[in-house]
Amino acid sequence: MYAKVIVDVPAKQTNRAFDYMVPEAMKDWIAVGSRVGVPFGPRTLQGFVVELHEGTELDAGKIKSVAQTLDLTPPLTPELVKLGRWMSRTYMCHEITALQAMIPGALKAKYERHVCVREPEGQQQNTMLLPIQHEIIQYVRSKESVELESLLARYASEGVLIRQLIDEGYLEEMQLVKDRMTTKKALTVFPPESLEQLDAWIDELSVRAAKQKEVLEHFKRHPEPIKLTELLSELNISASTVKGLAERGWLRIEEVEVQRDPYASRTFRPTSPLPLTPEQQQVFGCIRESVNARERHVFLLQGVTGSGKTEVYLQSIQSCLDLGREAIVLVPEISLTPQMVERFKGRFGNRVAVLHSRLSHGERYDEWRKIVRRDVQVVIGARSAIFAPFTNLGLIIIDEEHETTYKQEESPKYHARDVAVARARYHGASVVLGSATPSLESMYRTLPQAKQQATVHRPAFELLSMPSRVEGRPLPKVNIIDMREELKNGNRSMFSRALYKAIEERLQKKEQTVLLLNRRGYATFVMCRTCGYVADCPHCDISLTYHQSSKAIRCHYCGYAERELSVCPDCGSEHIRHFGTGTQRVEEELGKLFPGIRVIRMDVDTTTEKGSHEKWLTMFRNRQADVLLGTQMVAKGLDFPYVTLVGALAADSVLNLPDFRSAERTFQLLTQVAGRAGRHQLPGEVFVQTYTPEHYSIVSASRHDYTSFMNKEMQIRQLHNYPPFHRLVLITLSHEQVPLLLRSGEVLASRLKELSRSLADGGVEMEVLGPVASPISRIKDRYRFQCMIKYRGETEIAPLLEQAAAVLDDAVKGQKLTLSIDVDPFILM
DNA sequence: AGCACGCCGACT
DNA sequence: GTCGGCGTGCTC
Repeated sequence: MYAKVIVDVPAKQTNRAFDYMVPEAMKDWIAVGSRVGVPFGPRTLQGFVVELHEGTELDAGKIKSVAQTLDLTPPLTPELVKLGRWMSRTYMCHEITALQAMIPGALKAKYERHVCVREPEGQQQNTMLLPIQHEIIQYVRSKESVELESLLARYASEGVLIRQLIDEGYLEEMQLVKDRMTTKKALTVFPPESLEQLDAWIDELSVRAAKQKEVLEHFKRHPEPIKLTELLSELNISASTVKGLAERGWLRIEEVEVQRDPYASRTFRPTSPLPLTPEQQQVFGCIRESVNARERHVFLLQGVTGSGKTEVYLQSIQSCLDLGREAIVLVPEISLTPQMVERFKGRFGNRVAVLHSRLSHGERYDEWRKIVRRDVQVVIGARSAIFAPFTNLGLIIIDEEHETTYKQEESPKYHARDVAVARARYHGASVVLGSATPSLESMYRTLPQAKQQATVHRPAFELLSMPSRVEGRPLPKVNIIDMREELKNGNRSMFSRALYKAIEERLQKKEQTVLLLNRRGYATFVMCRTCGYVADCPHCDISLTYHQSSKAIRCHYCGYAERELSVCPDCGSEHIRHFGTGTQRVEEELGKLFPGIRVIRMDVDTTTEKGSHEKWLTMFRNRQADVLLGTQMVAKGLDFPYVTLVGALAADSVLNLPDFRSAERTFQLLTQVAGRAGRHQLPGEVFVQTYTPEHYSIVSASRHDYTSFMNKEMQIRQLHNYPPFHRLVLITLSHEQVPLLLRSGEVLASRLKELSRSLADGGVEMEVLGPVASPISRIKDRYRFQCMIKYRGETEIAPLLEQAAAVLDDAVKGQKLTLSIDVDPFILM
């Protein structure tokens, strides 16, 4: 048997399968999706089996054998292997990169070099060796095999001599592929088969063996296996006590794989399905029918904030599980809060695995193992949970589908929404995209014009809507405050008079306030107020950001760091300070305006620590603070009963970003944050402070009017050939030298333009823009230029990109140019 | 990505 | 005449 293997070398030339012979003994352990160690050139690499065949076209002399199998069960399914191929074509990435993205980081290969002693045929050459070399050989022989690293560490100064031993054949070098992380094992104590014997043994023990008796008594009360450490602490005994019993053969101590269950210590109150409103019922009915009939619908569920989308998700998942099928739920990382997890755990108990980035490598791996071992049928997680290795998917839900976090910014630059649709197609599963403010891309696909252009790869979406809040609660009233008027009236503070009064009122009534300060970006930069000096990264065209925890300023592109500045390096002034989120300033001002006010500030400075996010939100929920002040992160999915006031302090800060999606983002952010108010018994009120009160994104958000916003925004996008009417591909070139980059950029663009002209003859509309310097024109000492391709949305993208890629390879060949392709980019830098 | 093979300048 | 520069090409 022969295996086609994709090896762990993300390079153009190795971006294809290599054939290996499968040794007879491994046949039963290798399947499509298996991870294997294979010899590749001079070394051993990790790879994935993507095909199995009886024969091969390759010369027998050329073929090598698989060296290792790395898992008992393949980490990937044949479907995921196929998906990897699809991703590599769709997003122009190496196939190995796509496959690696599907498994937890714990399984990333670790390459270890081992040495063992090779017994020489004759002893005569040994006389040539130094005493230390004999010692080394003895050491290795005593250990059978030693990791090269540790050997080199042990004999730190004899590196050359060790090398010589290997070169002359005294020691043999082997390469092994290992997991970065293995399953966690714990010593576990097992009671005897028959518990009746316990009494007899207790009598048999000497009176002095009180502790041992206690152990046996414990198993009389709790006859289930228990972790040794737990037993020890529970009975306050030492390990030797238990070992003594094990030596008599009365108890067994074994290593057992334990799950690092991050939620093990918590109990979840089971919840039962809530009665649905007619609106919810209708939507639920559609989804259930589709799952039942394997109709592969993609539903776009537009439900206003507080319309009860989550309950619809829960019941849809339940009916999917009832059919014996599995479900994936994606939520933005930031809203994967304990409350959210609680809701799913409460409903589905231990049938749910939770995957998010706050888990340690090991915890994440164990959650993922639950899926592989079929212990769970539901996965809730952030973007990468879309790759959960289920084999019988019935339903994929993407909550807050408009969120940009679903787009991965590193290679593979996939969008979880597209991957969801591709996986659902394979499984005959349904997809539900939920949002109060659907992305224009998704909404477009529900429109009649897009439906006509739909293909199997880009199906039309079906719109479901839930326009009212549960229990008929009204949406909060939104007041737009024109900050230009405030200024004219001499109010130079960051609080308008109306907002000031509203906060004052909330303090009196003991209700809570959420304040949003969505400053441009989220970084704090460092500037001298005397001369205007800004601390920049010496390697990147970007300002350094201040990190309160480490008292350092660093570049978040290359990691360059220097100590916090106390004087300006340019002019020597001491008036140097950290600008940026400005939340600190708002906090200070709140303290001045409302003495005694309790403020929780959530921004990069206060939430970097693990679990801090959770801590602040719990405090706020327990009404230990009057105001929750933060950046975007306070806008998402939070649900607090006593919040009756929401203020957006600088509504247009996102609007002014040079990005065609800035109006959409502004609308979404304002709508989301407004939705935080008055979700329970108390009615809510929202204040939006802005310098552009007439802008349609702000006006529409204030009226909770998605439709008029969308209509206006669609017009603008169509006018400028932007998504969703056209699709974009961003190509970024980088090189250390500008002149060469400029020349290559020109060549690239002209070749692309040629291509677009030839495609135009075939009726494909494609426009090439650039080359221009990237907005961030240098990263890690490499300059960056970019080209943008715009093409009609209905054009099938993969073959077109393949042609473009061929052109690019040609144009770029031989130079140390790096080329990055981003399909459907979100960040245009 | 590594690593070997291979073809042209400054040294014994 | 050789040592070594890193350009080109291969890895089943």
